[in-house]
Amino acid sequence: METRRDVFQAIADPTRRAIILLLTVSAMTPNALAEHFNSSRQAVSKHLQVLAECELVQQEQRGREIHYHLNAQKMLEIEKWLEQFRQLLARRFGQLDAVLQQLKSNKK
Amino acid sequence: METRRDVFQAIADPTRRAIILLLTVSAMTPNALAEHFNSSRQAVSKHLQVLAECELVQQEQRGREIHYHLNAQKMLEIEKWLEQFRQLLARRFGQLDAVLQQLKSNKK
DNA sequence: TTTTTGAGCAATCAAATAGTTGCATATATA
DNA sequence: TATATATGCAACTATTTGATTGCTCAAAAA
Repeated sequence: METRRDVFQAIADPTRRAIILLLTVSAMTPNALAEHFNSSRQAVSKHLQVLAECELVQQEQRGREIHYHLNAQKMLEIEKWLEQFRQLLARRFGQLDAVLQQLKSNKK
Repeated sequence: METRRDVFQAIADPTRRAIILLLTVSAMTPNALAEHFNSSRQAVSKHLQVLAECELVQQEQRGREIHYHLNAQKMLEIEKWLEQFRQLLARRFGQLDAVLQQLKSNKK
């Protein structure tokens, strides 16, 4: 309905990052999660909704409880972006290396 | 002045992520950067301000131009968080491994 | 069956965000 | 010196966000 959700936007909020870490340890219900924060259950539920929209978490209904699981795979998207950055950085230093090499041989 | 800036909040915006990648290749002026986007120079300048506030970029005045450099070091903060997550994940699987080991030895 | 509990959904609100336009200023260039 | 250019800064606006409150519904417990 709203704007397309994005992993980077999802981890922008500190509460959501904390939720991610908690869910990394074990699946939890919204109520159980809310106990760890100052915010209300509804607020936590909204964060979970954001995390679910970008598929960082998955729901598993168990009776009246809903257990939220982390989808660790999705975290790879962040790694992928960092990797792209790292490669560009390496190439930049590679070019610098080439330039320094050039200077060195000219000196001779 | 405003809310304390955060690296995660800074990379939440796609335009800012693109700026980071461009600056990874080489330092650029706001005008040069703006040419790569649909948004105005002022919009880009605002993004640069956000990036500067959390020290992801640094300014270098050169006459009337200001060259923006990436502070690659700051990107490590993101890596650090991912690493924390990775460790928790490894521990979780570590526990799972222990449980599976347990089951195995009981079977014998 | 009646009551309690776990959750989602909708409406509302204040604060933050991304973007625009207009203006001021300092440095180049003609 | 007069003009053009590169930026930053301020005011304003529309949209998004995070959070609250009140409600409904289904499952579990008394």
